[in-house]
Amino acid sequence: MAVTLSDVAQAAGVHPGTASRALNPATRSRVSPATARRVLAAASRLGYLPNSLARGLRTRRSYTVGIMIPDLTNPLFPPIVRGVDEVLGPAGYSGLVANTDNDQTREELLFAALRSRQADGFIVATAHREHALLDRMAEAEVPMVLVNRTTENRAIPAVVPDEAAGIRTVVRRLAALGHRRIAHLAGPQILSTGHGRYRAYLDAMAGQRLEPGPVAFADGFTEAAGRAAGGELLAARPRPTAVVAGNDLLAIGLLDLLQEAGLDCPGDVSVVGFNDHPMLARMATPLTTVRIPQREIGAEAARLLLDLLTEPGPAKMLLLPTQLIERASTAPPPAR
Amino acid sequence: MAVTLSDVAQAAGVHPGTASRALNPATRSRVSPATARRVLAAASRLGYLPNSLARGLRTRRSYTVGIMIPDLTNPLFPPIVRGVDEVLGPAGYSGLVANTDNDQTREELLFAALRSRQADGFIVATAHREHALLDRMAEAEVPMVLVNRTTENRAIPAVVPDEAAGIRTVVRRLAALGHRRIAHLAGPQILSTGHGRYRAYLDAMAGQRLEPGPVAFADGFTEAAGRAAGGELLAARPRPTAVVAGNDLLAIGLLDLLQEAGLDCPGDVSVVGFNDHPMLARMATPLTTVRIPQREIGAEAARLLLDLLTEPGPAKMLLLPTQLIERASTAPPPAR
DNA sequence: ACAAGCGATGCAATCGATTGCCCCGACGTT
DNA sequence: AACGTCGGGGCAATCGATTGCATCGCTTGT
Repeated sequence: MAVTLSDVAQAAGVHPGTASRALNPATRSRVSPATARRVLAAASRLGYLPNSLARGLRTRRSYTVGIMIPDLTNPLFPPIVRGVDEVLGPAGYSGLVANTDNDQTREELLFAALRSRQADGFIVATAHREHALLDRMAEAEVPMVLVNRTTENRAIPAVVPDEAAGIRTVVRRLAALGHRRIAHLAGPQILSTGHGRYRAYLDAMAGQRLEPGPVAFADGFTEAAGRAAGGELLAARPRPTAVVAGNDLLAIGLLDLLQEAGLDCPGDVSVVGFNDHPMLARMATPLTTVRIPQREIGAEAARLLLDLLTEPGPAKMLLLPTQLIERASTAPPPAR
Repeated sequence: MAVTLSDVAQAAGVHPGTASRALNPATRSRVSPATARRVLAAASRLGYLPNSLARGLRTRRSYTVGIMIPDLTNPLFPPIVRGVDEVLGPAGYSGLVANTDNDQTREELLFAALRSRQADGFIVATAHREHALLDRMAEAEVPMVLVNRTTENRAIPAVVPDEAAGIRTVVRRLAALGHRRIAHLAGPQILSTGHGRYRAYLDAMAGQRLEPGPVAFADGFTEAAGRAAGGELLAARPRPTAVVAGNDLLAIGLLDLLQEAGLDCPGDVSVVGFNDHPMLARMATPLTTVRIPQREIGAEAARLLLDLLTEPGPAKMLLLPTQLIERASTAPPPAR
C-alpha cells in the first residue's frame, strides 16, 4: 500500500541503507552527490513518506512531546499550546495534548499513556507546589519543562510570568492613584501562582510602606470561588478601596458581588485581575489586569525542552515580563 | 532502560509470544488462566508499559488521529477538541492537533506529517465548500469526519450543527417581536457555515412571508470583517430593525458600528449572533445568539470515526440541535 | 607497480511487539 | 491399545527504518 524506503531504494537502484543515508540530510554526505540526487528524485516521484513508527522504534525517538494541561477549554492554555507548537513543529516534533481536569489519578494515567507512546519529553502546566508525580519524574530524569506554574522543587526547569513584577506594578499604580487600603483576593495557595502572587502582594505593599489590607483566600481560580471568598473583603471595615485579585476570574466573581451590594466599580472599589482573559476588554466594566505573554511562555518552554532533549543540562527557570493593561475598573479612591 | 515484553516474559518464565497473548485481553483466552495470571503479575511488578511504536509498526495501527483545525486560540475549537478527546481517549486513541491558520500550504504539510506518523484517521474542521485536498483524501479512502463545516462533496461524513433550524428559530423569534425588516450579515460563502446560514436565512424569511432584507457579505468570520461589511446594512433605507449575523464576531463588529453611529442596541436595532462565544454573556450589551453543542459535535465525530476505523461504511451526516439563547441585544423594533 | 588509504555502498542486525504455524502432551473414543 | 483432537505455548518471521561493520574499487604516494 504505502511507499516504503525499500521501494524508493529499488526505484533508485540502490540498497535501502544507502537510500536511508541519502534521504537524511545529516548523513547525506556519506553518499555520492549523484546517488543522493537519484534517491531524492525517486522518493519525491513515488511520494515517499517515512514511517515515523519504524524510525522511532529504531532510533528510540518518537519526536513527540506530551503537553499536560488542566483543561483546554480554559482560555489560558490554547495560546500556550500554540506557542509550544510553533517551536516544536519546525523542529519536527508533535505535541500530544492531555487534559487532566485537575484529577491526580487521571494525570497518572495520561502520563503513563504518553510514556507508552514514547514521548521524548513533557511540557507541564498542571504543577502543584508539592507534586509527588513531578518529583518522581524529575528523579527519573524525564525531560520536562513546567509552564505558567512551578513546583517548590527547583530541580525542574520552568517558564513562568514574572508575577512579582506584575503585582508590584499593580500595587504601585493603585498607590499612585491614591489608594491606601488595598486588599488581596488570593488564589489557591497550593499553586505557585496563587502563592506567588500573594507573597508578591505582601512584598509590594511593604515596598509602598502600606499596611497589607484584608486578604481572603479563594479555593479555586474560578468566578464561584471569587464570589465565595470576596464577601469577606467587602465586609471589612473600613472597606478596602481597591482589590488585587489573584486572577481574572476571581476578579469577575468579585465584580458580581460588588454589583449585588450596590457598590460601583471603580467608583467605590477598584478591581484588578491577572492574566488578561480574552473577554475582559468587552465587559460591561472593562477590567484592568496584568497581561502575561502566553504564547512566549509556550514557545520558550518548547525551546528549553528541545535543548534538554539535545543535551541534558541544569534546570533553568525563565521569568517572562508582564504588562499592566489599564481599563475601566481602576480609578482614584472615593473621597471620604 | 525501559521494561520490554521480553523482560516480562522472562520474569514469568514464558516465551515473549505467550506473554503478548496473556497481556492482550482479546487473545488472553489462548493461554491458560494460570499463565495469564503469572504474566500479568510480572508485568505490573516490573511496571511494564508496551511500546506503542513497536506495536503500531507491527499492527499497522498507530491509535492516533489527526485533528485539523484553523486555530486553537479561536474559542470555537477547544470544546470540540475536548469532545473528540473524551471519546477517543477511552478507546485508546490519542488526538494530534494541527493548526492550519487557514493556509492551504500549511494544511498540506501538516497532513503529510500526520500521514507520516501513521495517523489512523482524521477529524477535520478546516473544510471549504470546495476542497481539493479533502476530495483527494476521500478518493484515497482515508478515514475522516468533518466537524462544524462540510464540503459540497457528500461522500465525506460530517457532524455539524443544524444551522437551518437555528436560523429559522432566530428569524421566527424576531418576527414574533414585531420585526419586518430583518437583515443578514453573512459570513464567507466559500464556507458551508457562511453559505448554509445565508440559505437558511432566505428560507426562514420566506417561511415568515417576509421580504428578505438587505444582505451584506463579510469576507471572514471576524470583528473586522463585520465592521467592514456591516456599514452597508446600516446605510440601507428604510434601515433594518434587526440583523441576523453569520456568527458572533460579525455581530460584535456590527455592535461597534452601531455605537459609533449613535444607534442603540436593542433600542434601534436588534442583533443576533451565532455559536455562543464564551464572552457574550458578560458583554456591555449581552448578545442574543444561537448556541451550538460544540462538545457533542466533537464527541459524535469521534464516534463516527471510530466506527469508520472498525469497518468502513457509507458517509453519514449528523445534524446536531442548536438552542436560541436570548440576551439583551434583541427587543421589539422601535415604534415609528 | 604495489600497498595503503579512502570514499561509496552493500550487508545484516536491531528496535519491541504481534501472530501464523507447528509441536507436544494429555485426554477421550472405540 | 491405538489414534484423533485440542488446548497451551514455543518458534521465528515480520513491520520499516537506521547504522556499525565489511567490502570493493579506485586513487595516491613512493
